Amino acid sequence: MATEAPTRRRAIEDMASALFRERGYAATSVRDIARALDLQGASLYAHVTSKEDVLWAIVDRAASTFETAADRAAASSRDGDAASRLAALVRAHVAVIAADPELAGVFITEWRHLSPARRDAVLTRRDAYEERFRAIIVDGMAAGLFSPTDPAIAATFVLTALNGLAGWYRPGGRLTPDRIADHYAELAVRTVTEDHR
Amino acid sequence: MATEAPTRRRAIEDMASALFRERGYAATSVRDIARALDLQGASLYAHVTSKEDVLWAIVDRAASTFETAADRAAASSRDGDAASRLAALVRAHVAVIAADPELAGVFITEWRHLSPARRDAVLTRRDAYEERFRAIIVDGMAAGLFSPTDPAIAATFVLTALNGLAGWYRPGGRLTPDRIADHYAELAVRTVTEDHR
DNA sequence: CCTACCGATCGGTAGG
DNA sequence: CCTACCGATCGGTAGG
Repeated sequence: MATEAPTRRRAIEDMASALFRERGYAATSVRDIARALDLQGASLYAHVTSKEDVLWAIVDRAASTFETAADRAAASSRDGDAASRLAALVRAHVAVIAADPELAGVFITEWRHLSPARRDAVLTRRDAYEERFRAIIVDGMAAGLFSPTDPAIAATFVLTALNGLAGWYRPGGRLTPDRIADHYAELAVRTVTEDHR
Repeated sequence: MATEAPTRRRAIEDMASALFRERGYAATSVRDIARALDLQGASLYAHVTSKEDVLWAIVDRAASTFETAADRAAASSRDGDAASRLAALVRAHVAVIAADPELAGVFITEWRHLSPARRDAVLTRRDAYEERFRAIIVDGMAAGLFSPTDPAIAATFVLTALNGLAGWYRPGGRLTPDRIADHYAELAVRTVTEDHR
């Protein structure tokens, strides 16, 4: 029972995630969030210091979730070849989106509404994250496993395709998260491997 | 000289495209658009009937541009195999984005701010557009040229990767539109072709 | 295309 | 967590 504050705060973030993803940050008012939680608009400010603060909390947590999942995928696939390491990274990314599409979706599309300093911080983290993809692609090319490609272009191509999942994934859809991960991992690996027919 | 009205209207749409893409539709005010054109906020209404009307004009024109480009690509690659038809479609899509990233970017990300009726109309057209990709993939699979894949998943994967270009393309960047089209066409075709090593 | 103006809503604060 | 309230800004209209 001593943990009412963090729970309340989290409920606000979760509701905000859902609304930000559905309508966008700028089109969602503080009163929209409050109303969805049966609160008065001004009452939200007992728990948060500003609207942007809520967005930042969501984006920061989402970024950490992606990073942690990628760390685990990298550790558990460390001894595999580049193809299996790329597949593990893709699977981790898909799993994070499927586990909380609202959180991931806001991170992917709404970070531009942050203040310049925070936006820069997010861009730096996003670039470091994309670098994981580039590094595996470079490794795979060096090992002769992947065909020669512009690694930056290939990494961006794959990562934007993965992020697109946050735009269309709905729980209970035709495919389970695991099946989607199967498909996406295969498509991503093929993207960097030559057609040898 | 008799063509002042359409030119003026178009200048408003172009400025709105740039601002909507940079900050998003909801975060851009009618006065922002007017100010960028050295007009008073209310003066815009001599040329447009509402803010949403401007968004609709942009989205509708962008959709038509993509459709026309895809029609031409389909016509000129009609006699090729599925791989060359997919490559032609990808090249057309990339060219439309590179020719006007603001227009394409607003179409891709801001259509959800349209009224429900217009949003539905856009969704229908987007689905028909994506169906072009699915149809080629199905054809290629039937011909044994493409490896067995879920066509809907593969089409979405490729199309979201292509649309991601609108998020990062900047004129005068490291690669010309043509080189980007080369890379994207190859990556897209690989995505649906098996690795036979 | 401008001035003047409208009601509504915005994010946020004061004070309990 | 509420009531009451703040100045600023929103999309849009009237009337020239």
